[in-house]
Amino acid sequence: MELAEGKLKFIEAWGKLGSEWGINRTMAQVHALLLISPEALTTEEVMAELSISRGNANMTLRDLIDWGLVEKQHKTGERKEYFFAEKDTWIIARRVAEERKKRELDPVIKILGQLTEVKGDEKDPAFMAFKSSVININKLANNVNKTLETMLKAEENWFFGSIFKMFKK
Amino acid sequence: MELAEGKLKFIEAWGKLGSEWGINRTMAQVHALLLISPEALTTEEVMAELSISRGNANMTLRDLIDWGLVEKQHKTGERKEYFFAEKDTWIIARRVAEERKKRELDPVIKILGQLTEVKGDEKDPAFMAFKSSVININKLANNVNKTLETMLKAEENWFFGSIFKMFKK
DNA sequence: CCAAACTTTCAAAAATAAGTGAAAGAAAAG
DNA sequence: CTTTTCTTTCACTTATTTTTGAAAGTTTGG
Repeated sequence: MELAEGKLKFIEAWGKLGSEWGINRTMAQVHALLLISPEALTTEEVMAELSISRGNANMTLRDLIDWGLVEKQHKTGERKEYFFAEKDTWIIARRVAEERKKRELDPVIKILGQLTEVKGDEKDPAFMAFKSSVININKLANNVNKTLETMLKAEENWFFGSIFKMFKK
Repeated sequence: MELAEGKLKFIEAWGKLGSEWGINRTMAQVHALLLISPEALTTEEVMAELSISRGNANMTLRDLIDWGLVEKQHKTGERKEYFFAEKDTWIIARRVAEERKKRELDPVIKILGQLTEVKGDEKDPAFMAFKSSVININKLANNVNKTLETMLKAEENWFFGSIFKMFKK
């Protein structure tokens, strides 16, 4: 396979994966493009490579910056802004985990906490089923939460290294 | 908070979480409804509770069965089919992880493997950047894959228990 | 200031995904 | 069989998400 074909496949695969995980396809594609680019690109270049509009490129790049996956760069003597992606996959994974935890897991945990407090008739099977489901999901969510918090602090080698060691015992 | 209100909040929260993770909102809501229901429900009941059409209810229930999250039940002497959700959250988490691994991670790992083989000019920065990104993502993906495989075999207590123990050292 | 170069916004359009409901299909009862 | 009861399908509608592009906004150099 040639580089040009490989690039296209990579961008396509990353875009598809993103959309299966609730991330807009174009955003994942722009990220992929910047990931495999040795140097920072301008908005114009991103637009041209992926055939997307100026507005779309601008918004998408801004979102990637919000996620902490892309940075603006300025070249001396130039007016244009350049965009550059973080290349360390462990940092990428952490940023994504961090952002999604904040946006999605934290709110759900808050609601589950409230739902734990729902009062009702202990003789009512509907109430008991509700209560036990909520308690169990709450436990799982808190376990996931703690694991994520640990991961966010960890070094890659230490994190995966320790997990693997643990399973070899 | 009352049970009725709690139910609605739970269904709503579960639906929202689902849609943020690429799962259709109605599917997550039907799952939520069955999760907090002490007994199996009919298609009619699901339709009524969530105000959805027969077609939608039918397709959604079938999808949930495909994901291994819901089972059909037959009551003796009755024609109707009843649907019942697995209640053990650890089993739910495992089923979801298993299914998504199969549908999403495995294909991506396959493509990454192919992209590792792309040949090009070692002097070309574009080629080198591509190659190193692909290699790094490939490594991360394989780490995630191995961790998932282990998790799929594990017991909940052992899995989270071991992770926590590990981090207390 | 002003004009050129560049960036951001957002209402409208396009694309995609999800939901409906009536009709067709299946299975059990009589 | 054939009627009844229940389930599945799918062409069409509706809702949601994404993209566009032109206009407004901003920054910088002269």
